[in-house]
Amino acid sequence: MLSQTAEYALRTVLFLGEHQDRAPVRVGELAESLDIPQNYLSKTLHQLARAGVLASSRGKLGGFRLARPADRISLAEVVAPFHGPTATRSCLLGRAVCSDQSPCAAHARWKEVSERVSAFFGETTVAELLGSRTVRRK
Amino acid sequence: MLSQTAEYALRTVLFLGEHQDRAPVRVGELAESLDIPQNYLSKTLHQLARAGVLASSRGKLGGFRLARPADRISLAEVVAPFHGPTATRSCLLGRAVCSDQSPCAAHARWKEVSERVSAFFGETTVAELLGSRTVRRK
DNA sequence: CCAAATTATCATATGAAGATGATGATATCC
DNA sequence: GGATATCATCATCTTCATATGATAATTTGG
Repeated sequence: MLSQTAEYALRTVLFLGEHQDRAPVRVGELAESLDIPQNYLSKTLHQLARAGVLASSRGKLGGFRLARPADRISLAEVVAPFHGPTATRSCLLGRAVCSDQSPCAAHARWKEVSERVSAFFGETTVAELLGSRTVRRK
Repeated sequence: MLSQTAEYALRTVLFLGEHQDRAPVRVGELAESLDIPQNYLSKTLHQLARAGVLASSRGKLGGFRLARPADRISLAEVVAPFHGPTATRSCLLGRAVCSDQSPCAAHARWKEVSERVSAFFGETTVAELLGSRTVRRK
């Protein structure tokens, strides 16, 4: 469902959300904690920073942190830079034009499901996913 | 959402469903009608035949046809041979174990959406997709 | 200003999906 | 039984996501 890179991005953002109070977290620590290749993660996080999801700082106390509070970052924002054309191709049969006016054979039935998926990514925030874990420490 | 190959498979099966009454359809005709590389489609259809979705015959009047009536072929069956591990990885964050007992941060919310998608492929039949087109010729 | 630690970036490797071209195997028709 | 048309299969090629390794740029602390 998600590309490997998008999954890395999501896991990293959730980790950073859990440590929002701390100083910036180094890529090395993220890579080790989350078991992700360090240099690859470095590039991925750079993309997230350019997308405005993360903020990066260099030098001795440098690292990455969320650019905004976790309740203002949607999963769609985190995943978007690593989907490319996937988000665009909404037609299950790959037709260039597929709309209510000019539907493919699967359009009506697929649209309902497809919109559910989009709504999940678009409306769920990072904070909401952390919530279920935060509740645990009562 | 679907791999290119799975999309080819689905489009071909729908085409064959529209021509169920005819003699077997040649790969060449399928490839041209659906604008799919012929040799590649050939391999893909061979896989569908081994999976029991299509029946193939060789020689002068050979070609491919549905192995069963269209209302007894689910979309999941058509797509399954070309997903490999995709179907297995139900955890959004890629965890090996992710269940109600041992959930990842996204489990509860994602499960609902994920099951919708599975239900769509598992319960929708080829005949149902053809139906909306068949209705048109009243 | 220098050294150390960190992100940023470049160059390249690897593996799998997608695609192409050629050849082998089999069924039909005359 | 031979010619022909078709599926089946083999051998590559290309492209892209993923990954690795090395180097440049920047910030902090002494």
